[in-house]
Amino acid sequence: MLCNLQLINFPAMIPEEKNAICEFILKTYPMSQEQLASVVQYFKPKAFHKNDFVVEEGKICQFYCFMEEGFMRAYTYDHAGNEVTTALYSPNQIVCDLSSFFKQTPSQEYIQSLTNSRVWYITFDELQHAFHAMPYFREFGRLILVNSYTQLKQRMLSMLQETAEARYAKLMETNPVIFQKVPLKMIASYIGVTDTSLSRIRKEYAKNRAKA
Amino acid sequence: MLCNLQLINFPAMIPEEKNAICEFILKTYPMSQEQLASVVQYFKPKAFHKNDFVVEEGKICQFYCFMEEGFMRAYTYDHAGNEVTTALYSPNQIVCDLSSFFKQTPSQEYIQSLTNSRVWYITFDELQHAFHAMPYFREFGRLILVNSYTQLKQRMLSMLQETAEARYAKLMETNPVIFQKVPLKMIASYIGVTDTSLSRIRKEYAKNRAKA
DNA sequence: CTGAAAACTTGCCAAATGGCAAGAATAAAT
DNA sequence: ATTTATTCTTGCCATTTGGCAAGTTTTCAG
Repeated sequence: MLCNLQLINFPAMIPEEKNAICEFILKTYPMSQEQLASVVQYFKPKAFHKNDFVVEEGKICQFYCFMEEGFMRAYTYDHAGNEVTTALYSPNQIVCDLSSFFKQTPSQEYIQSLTNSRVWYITFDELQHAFHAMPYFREFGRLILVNSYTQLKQRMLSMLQETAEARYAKLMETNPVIFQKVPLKMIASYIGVTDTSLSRIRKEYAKNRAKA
Repeated sequence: MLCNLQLINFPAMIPEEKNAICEFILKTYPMSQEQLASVVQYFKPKAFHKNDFVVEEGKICQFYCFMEEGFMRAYTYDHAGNEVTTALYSPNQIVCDLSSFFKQTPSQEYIQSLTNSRVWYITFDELQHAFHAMPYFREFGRLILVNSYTQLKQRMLSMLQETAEARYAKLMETNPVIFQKVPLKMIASYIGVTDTSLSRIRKEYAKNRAKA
């Protein structure tokens, strides 16, 4: 759909395969077809295999990715050496360690692909260049940061005031696909409970749903 | 100190009273005296009285503040109508509801001054203008966002993997001044426990410190 | 200085969550 | 298809945190 007029409107020509990222950009920050084309041209395709890392602890995050297909998670280790899931990614999201990427400093965590996945990425130098040249790209970039911050704050609030079961229920209703792709253990630490507890919570939740 | 050469170096003239904000900017993103001067000129002084609001729920955050003196907190209400402290601010920090400010949308929370306080602020339109004109100001602004995000992530991690006592201890060591200015109840919800529990935790903590 | 309000502590008990270990179910590898 | 590893569930009990209410201390306005 996005590409109907491409052949007669050269400056805005966008390959069909970039439809998903285009939609995402427009949804985040509306702009003209010409602007969109100039932004989206920077993004290059890349595939990750299951278990590949987008970034590893101690290394600088090299990719600012829009994930079109696949599932990923970010994690780190606690004092006791247990993995703690810090983020879960499903399709049509930005996948990136924003701290590491924007400050070009070593990452504190791993981002790993849980399935084979396809992304569109841009490097730091390219992004800097593009931001400098295109105010609307800057605005888009800032909104991604602000939205990430807002979402994290929501999650924080959820940790502060909701019970583990409520957090589970919310994730279940918001993003049920996650549960088909991500092992319980990883979801548990993301929600902030042990896998044992989550197993019980899930049981309770199922029971309550059955009643209603 | 910063102002030694001002009289013979007009473009970089910065009033002495802006020393604190200048230091903060330079620490966040190093730049030349000329650049610093052009950035800092945008910030205007403002005072808040004890209990004044920087922003209220449902209103758009109008100020991007650097707080030079005072203490503030951000809070919202949970389902049961209890206040939940979402942030605590001490001097030499940016105080702003970043979501509301940058998206120019209604705030979800209150930011209230707990003491009389003095800030340097800039409005959204001014900030947009300044960001547009000055790449180094943009970089500074982006770093503020990234750093806020990073700090929130750290706090999130702390919620996920540390006990309430550990979170108390960390705050105690990191920012002890807070405890002289902010009632226990507010700190409790910030840490993610009830005031009753925090009272006990503090007792335990004191006992343990005494031993060591 | 005094009285009211707010903040803080503490005892008692309930609820939520964790830790460990064993067993069941599922997925992955050969 | 069989084996092996991983994931998930569950029972038992310990630990952490919460809720309520009473009592104490501190703060603050008049």
